[in-house]
Amino acid sequence: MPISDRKEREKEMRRKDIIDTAEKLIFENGYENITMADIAKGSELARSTLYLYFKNKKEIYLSISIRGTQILNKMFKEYYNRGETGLEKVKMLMIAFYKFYKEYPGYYDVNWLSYPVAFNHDLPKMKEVKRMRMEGFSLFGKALQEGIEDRSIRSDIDPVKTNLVLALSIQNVLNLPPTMELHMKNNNLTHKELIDYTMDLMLHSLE
Amino acid sequence: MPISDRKEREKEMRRKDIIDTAEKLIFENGYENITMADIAKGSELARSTLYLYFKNKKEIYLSISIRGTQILNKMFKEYYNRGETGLEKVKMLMIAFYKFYKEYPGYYDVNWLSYPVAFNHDLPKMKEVKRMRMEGFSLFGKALQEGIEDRSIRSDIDPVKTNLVLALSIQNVLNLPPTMELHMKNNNLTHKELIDYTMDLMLHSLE
Amino acid sequence: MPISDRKEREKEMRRKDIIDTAEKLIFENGYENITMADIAKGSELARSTLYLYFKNKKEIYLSISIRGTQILNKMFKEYYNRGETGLEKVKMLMIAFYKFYKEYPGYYDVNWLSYPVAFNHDLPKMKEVKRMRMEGFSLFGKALQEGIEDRSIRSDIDPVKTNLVLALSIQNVLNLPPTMELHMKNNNLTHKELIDYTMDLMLHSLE
Amino acid sequence: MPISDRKEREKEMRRKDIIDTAEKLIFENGYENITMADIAKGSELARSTLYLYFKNKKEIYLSISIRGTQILNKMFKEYYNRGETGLEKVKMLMIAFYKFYKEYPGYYDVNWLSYPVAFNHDLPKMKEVKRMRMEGFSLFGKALQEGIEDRSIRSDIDPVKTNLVLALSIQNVLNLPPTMELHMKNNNLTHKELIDYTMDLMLHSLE
DNA sequence: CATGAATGAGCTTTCATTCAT
DNA sequence: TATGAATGAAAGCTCATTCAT
Repeated sequence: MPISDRKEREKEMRRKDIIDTAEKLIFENGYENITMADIAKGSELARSTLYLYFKNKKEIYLSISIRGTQILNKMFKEYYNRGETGLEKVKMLMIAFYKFYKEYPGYYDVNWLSYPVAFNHDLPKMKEVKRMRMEGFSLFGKALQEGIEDRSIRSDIDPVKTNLVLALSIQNVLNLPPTMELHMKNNNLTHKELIDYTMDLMLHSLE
Repeated sequence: MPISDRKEREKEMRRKDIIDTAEKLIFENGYENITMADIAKGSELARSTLYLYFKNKKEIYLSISIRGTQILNKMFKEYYNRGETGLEKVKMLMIAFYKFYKEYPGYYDVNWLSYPVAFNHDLPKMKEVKRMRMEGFSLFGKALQEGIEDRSIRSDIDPVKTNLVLALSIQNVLNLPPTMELHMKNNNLTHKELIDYTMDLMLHSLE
Repeated sequence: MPISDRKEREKEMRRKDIIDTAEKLIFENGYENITMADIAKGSELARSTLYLYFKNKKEIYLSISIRGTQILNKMFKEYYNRGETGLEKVKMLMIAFYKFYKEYPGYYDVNWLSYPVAFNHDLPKMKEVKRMRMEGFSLFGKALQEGIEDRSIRSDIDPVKTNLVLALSIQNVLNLPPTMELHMKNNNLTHKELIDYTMDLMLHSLE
Repeated sequence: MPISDRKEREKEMRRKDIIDTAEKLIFENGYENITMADIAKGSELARSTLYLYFKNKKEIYLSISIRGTQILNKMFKEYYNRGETGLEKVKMLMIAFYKFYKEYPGYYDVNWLSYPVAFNHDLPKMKEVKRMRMEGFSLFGKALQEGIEDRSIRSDIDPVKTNLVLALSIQNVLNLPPTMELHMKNNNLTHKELIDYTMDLMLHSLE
């Protein structure tokens, strides 16, 4: 193994350290409320050193977003394989999303907010993020297709549209706008109930 | 009419001027990309004068958000009354939302983004915004209730949950995350098609 | 007197304060060895405030240089008028320069070093500095002309060339390069002796 | 020949390479406008490697200055020997200086500016530079002495003072401050004319 | 010896917000 | 009320120099 590989690995590890630190701080305080100085301090580096690894603060943020998306995509794949029929696969994908939301709430928020933060700033990483997310969500479409073929799902649905509607629904029922959250609470409804209800609704409409 | 009233009116007008300016700028460039200096310049006031009318930049933003919500709520009410049966009212509410999205895209975005911008900053206005939005969205619940009573809607649905799911679905299909938008384009699907599909899906599930 | 005048005056005074501080610090420590933070601290202002008054550090430096040049030019004019004949005027100008060097050594150095510091940075102020210095030195030419006319100076000299040679000589004998200084000391010669010698030489060559 | 000698030679060659590169860059862009990174790149070394050969940036600069001084001194010696009488030797020395200025303008500037750059930084090299320059300039004194003895030069001049004045004059007429240059141009005078005039003036005053 | 990585000092700029009048 | 001036926090960047391997 040539030296350059070790160097490369070390560099990668340092990047990882920085993201680790930034992640922790952002999960706790939010992107707007932490500074590059905080990240530098947390990762025991000089402020200027951060700029050797990342173009700017937004790029650090996007790196966290990429991580989250990678985790989510991995869970999608894993759960996808757990389902036998197409319909089951759809259900599993929903469950995977829910698990991601519960187990990695920080990443969930970052994914959600990365658009306002990093959008319109032509960072190459933004493209990467979009591509990865699409890759993950397209599993819904694949499952629908399989479901139609194995007859676990109605054949008269449009897989493309349904893919979008499914993904949207689950994404949005997880990430409730505060108004909705308030409405929910006012009616003594738990978030879990609402999520289950939505999943059921979706699944029923496919059978 | 006491002087203080005139003063109050004048103050209100000045506030309006400022919001008008900020609105224009924000619709064109986005909240993050305009500065208090821009707003000041546009409204021909000094930067510091803005603070006589608004606590801070976020409050200006929220004021725009309130405007948008008022417009939306007005449209909701109007369309609500156009429907005869409960089901029709639900449909009309959806259409109202769509019209708002088409006719006031600026307000739509502001409403959508006001949470990340102004959340967690205990501005009294934030509460006001939440209350107003809930008021608007609760019309869905009212329509559902009526629909159950007049038998245009299945009686076995949970009006509270369904209210939430309906509102969420329509809200989110309008405001597609960029990933979804990309997915849509990749599959030669127009936004309008997706919106119609979602509306149909929702309405069918109620009959 | 309109308000804007008072404002203008106050602004000018603040500029003056900053230059005062910077001047003191630079005279004591040299341009390279002081920071904008030092100047800010010394003038009891925030670092960012300095940039409201000056484009950058170099511009502050040039402002000091302008001051020095103004003082020098004033002394030139004053001493010029003390001489009766053209020859005396030339002598007085030399003495003025020497006095400036003795009484304002800080300014003398700044004037001298302002070229390497601020040159090639197209600050409008640099042009101003050059113009002012030329104005001052051209008094030598005027005195020579007068001297030729009143016969205190040989008529066969070229006033333009001589102007330059005179100004150069006096300027450079004051601001000895370290090598020369060393040479001087090695030969038990004082700076004053060398200066007087040069002045005499110049004056004799004019008679 | 021991190994350490070869090592030493190689090290010396590497030093030479670095100075070559730095010289080229500095002649083109000026000391302030080039970076250690530029020099490193030009000499195909790492930035940090430069510090194995030179204490710091100033030392590189001084090394160039030494080179220039060596060339100048060599020219001084050569031209000194071309003159028969003392007066001729003085003239030749002036011509040597002028030739140096014309043929090695880069070195000329470096010599001139090396004081503000490297002064007050107790680099041993600075001493060396001073010593070498004094050595060169003292030839003027030697020539004057000879001239007095061979009667080509007036016997009533002070050789020490005159040495200084001569060296200063010629040095400064070559390296005109920008103000003087401007003054010259405004009066349609060429630099060459001014130089010749100064040389004549000096030589006449010695006869 | 050579290097890549890191450092730290400092300049510059932006901007929301506050202060003094 | 209105304002110009000032502030302070932070990002971003440059660069000479040092460190660890």
